[in-house]
Amino acid sequence: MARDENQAKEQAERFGRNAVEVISAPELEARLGAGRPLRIKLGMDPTAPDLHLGHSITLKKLRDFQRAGHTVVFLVGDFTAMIGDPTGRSETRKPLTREQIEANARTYQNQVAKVLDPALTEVRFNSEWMNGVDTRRLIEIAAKLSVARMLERDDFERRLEKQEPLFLHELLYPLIQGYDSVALKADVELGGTDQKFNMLVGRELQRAFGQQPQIVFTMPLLEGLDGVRKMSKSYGNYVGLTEAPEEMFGKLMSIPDALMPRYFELLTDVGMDELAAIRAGAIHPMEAKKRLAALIAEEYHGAAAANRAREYFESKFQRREVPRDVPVYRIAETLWIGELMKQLRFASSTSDARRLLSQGAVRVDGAAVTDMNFRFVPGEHRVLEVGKRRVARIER
RNA sequence: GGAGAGGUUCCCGAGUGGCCAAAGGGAGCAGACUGUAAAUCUGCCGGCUUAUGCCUUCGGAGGUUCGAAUCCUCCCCUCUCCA
Repeated sequence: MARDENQAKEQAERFGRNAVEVISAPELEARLGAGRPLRIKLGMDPTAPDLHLGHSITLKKLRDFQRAGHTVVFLVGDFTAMIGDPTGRSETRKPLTREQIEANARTYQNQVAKVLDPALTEVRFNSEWMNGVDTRRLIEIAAKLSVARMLERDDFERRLEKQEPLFLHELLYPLIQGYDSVALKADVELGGTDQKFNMLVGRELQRAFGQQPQIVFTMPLLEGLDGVRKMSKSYGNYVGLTEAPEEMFGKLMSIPDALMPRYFELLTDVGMDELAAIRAGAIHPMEAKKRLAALIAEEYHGAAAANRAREYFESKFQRREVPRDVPVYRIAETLWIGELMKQLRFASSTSDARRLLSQGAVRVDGAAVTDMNFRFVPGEHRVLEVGKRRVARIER
């Protein structure tokens, strides 16, 4: 018995690594000690279809549980998506259509499969039970939580304080997320630190409905590529899980040095020694960063691809060569360069294209083009570059 | 139901009849520098190919005016206080 207890404690400690908080560790130990597979919940709204490295921290934690024989439940909040987690400045979100939700859910599953074993992952939608919740039932659920308690949530408090709008249905969001835990009989729920309140509501509701309250893992929110705001698609400071290795590598090379230790710690499995060396600056920052970029590219694309990405980077950006291996775009006829830039999405509008042109950001076959009227002749001209990142080979 | 405040370009936020495509900051983009780092400097930052030009924008719809983000009317929305 004593040995089992120690084992559970050891396990609990291992699971708790990288988590900001485990509420609570003793409960986790006790639950692990029971010896049955636990139900581990992760919920996501199917709103933004791209998962990124920030999500990977939580997904990897889930994978740890999965490998230890526990059941991972990936919950798609298709019902909750109608509300939209009030967290951000996200005003009234347009309700998604059924098709969009399904499409997003599918892409989620593909992306999640990069980390989790799909065969061992239970995918659920909360509309499953929420569609059946009538007003009477909703009132029963709502009766379990006081208004004062609800308003303790940072975000709500802040908005009240700042005299910003707060709508009644937004208060329902934590309630429903919490009820999901009841419906799923979750033993553990993982989420970012911004999810702490919602997950704690899950505990309270489970208790109120006679279940053992779930153990809550708050996971760190990863800073985005800018090193300031959290990684998020809407800030454009993210690396998507399905991005090409070259993209991943390049984006990671652009992070501020100060962010490196954090990325190493949360996104890779490098040992304490190496981490310490990086922190101490014993390795040249650029080399350290290349290692970081390679490790991450390798995780999602394999060693060979990671190598290619590294070579690409060194060739393109360090030796400033025009790379061989770039996307090819075909045009049939001579085209005004602004139009070409628009077609390639290198410029968002004609005005944007003109701006880039006038700022000397556009190069054809390595030579800057500032002529507004430049016409791109396929066959004669070959490579179009805009800024540092955008390159394409143009063929007829 | 009553009284007051407010809704401006991606965000914050100035602007109360023309000098406003709209100050300033942030974000973003580009150039210089560099290690595609940081910091710094410079330019851009609604749209329309070529523009001392045109079009669209300041919650919505009308109106006044030579001219409106700015004035008037009605409407919608948010916040505060009272009930």
